[in-house]
Amino acid sequence: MVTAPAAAAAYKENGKTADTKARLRLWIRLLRASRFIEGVTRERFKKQFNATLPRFDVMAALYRKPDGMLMSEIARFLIVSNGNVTGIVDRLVAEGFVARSQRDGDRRTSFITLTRRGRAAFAAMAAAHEGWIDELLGGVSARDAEQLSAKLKSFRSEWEAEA
Amino acid sequence: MVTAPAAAAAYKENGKTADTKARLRLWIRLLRASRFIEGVTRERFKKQFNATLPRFDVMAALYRKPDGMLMSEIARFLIVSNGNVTGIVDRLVAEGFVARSQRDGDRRTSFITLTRRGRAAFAAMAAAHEGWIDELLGGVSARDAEQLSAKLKSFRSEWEAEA
DNA sequence: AGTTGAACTTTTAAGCTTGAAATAGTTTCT
DNA sequence: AGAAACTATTTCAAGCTTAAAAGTTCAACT
Repeated sequence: MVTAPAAAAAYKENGKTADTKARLRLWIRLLRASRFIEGVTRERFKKQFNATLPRFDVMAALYRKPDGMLMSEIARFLIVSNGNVTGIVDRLVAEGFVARSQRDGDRRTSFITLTRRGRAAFAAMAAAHEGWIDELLGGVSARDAEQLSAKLKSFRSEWEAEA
Repeated sequence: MVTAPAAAAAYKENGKTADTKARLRLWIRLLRASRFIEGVTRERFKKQFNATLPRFDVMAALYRKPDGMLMSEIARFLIVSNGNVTGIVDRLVAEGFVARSQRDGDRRTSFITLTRRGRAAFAAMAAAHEGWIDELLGGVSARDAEQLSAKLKSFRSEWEAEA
């Protein structure tokens, strides 16, 4: 009888280890897939639009919000630091794709909006981007894609809630 | 009858669009999940080991190959550029975790190996890292993890073959 | 031996990224 | 009103990242 707890512990220990390994493997594959796709899209953005992924991401965030976004809203949405967004927006402003303006009578904040030119540039890039992803993920059926999406979403929302 | 091809085209067109959207959504979720996990692990590596993700990645690559690796082998394995690896290895050498040495009488190449100290440091980091991933992906069952891994793997190998 | 081309690595310039410190503006409390 | 606390953004230093150019070494051919 003395061995029972030990056996149970060993079983649990093994179970935990096996699960842990499966999750670790999943993480490694997830990361490699992301890096691969990011690499391909970065290269194509550069070659075809002389653009970068981060700039595209910021424009995508702004495209959804015609009224504009705060710097900090962009940062939170993209899961990046505030300081990071400053530099990217600086360059987008220099290219004439976005504009900074004040609102709400609060002089701390700056409202960022896509310019007309920015909106047009984004539309072209987004169409190309969608095609690249469709091509890269072509081997994934729509059904699988939806299942995977759902799992990833639930994983994230669990964490969002706690964090 | 004239409408048949048009209807088919429209159907196909719609089908393609729906699939495309599903894949795009998958990609966005994939990216967000990766970024989130990367963010958490980067922060913990910094705080608990004063280390970075890229340095950990290089050490992980070397850990599997006690005989050492070429700079270009490391770069290929990690899906990063050669020049990138140069800087990371420089810093790892400065910290005493890896060593450069010549081999094969080929003075162009440099064999990188983990030092005894590097091996010990990596073992500690890897154990912690495994725990973090297990914690972060705790909501994913082992069964789901294996299914997802398998899908991601097959997606990658399709592309590897072509590229 | 000399040249040519390929292989391996490093350097460089530009940009992305973070966390922390600095700035500036707003709100709350006394 | 004045001080303290909080909010929003920018600046800074360090490090990561890429593509392209430059440097070094080797192999093969003449």
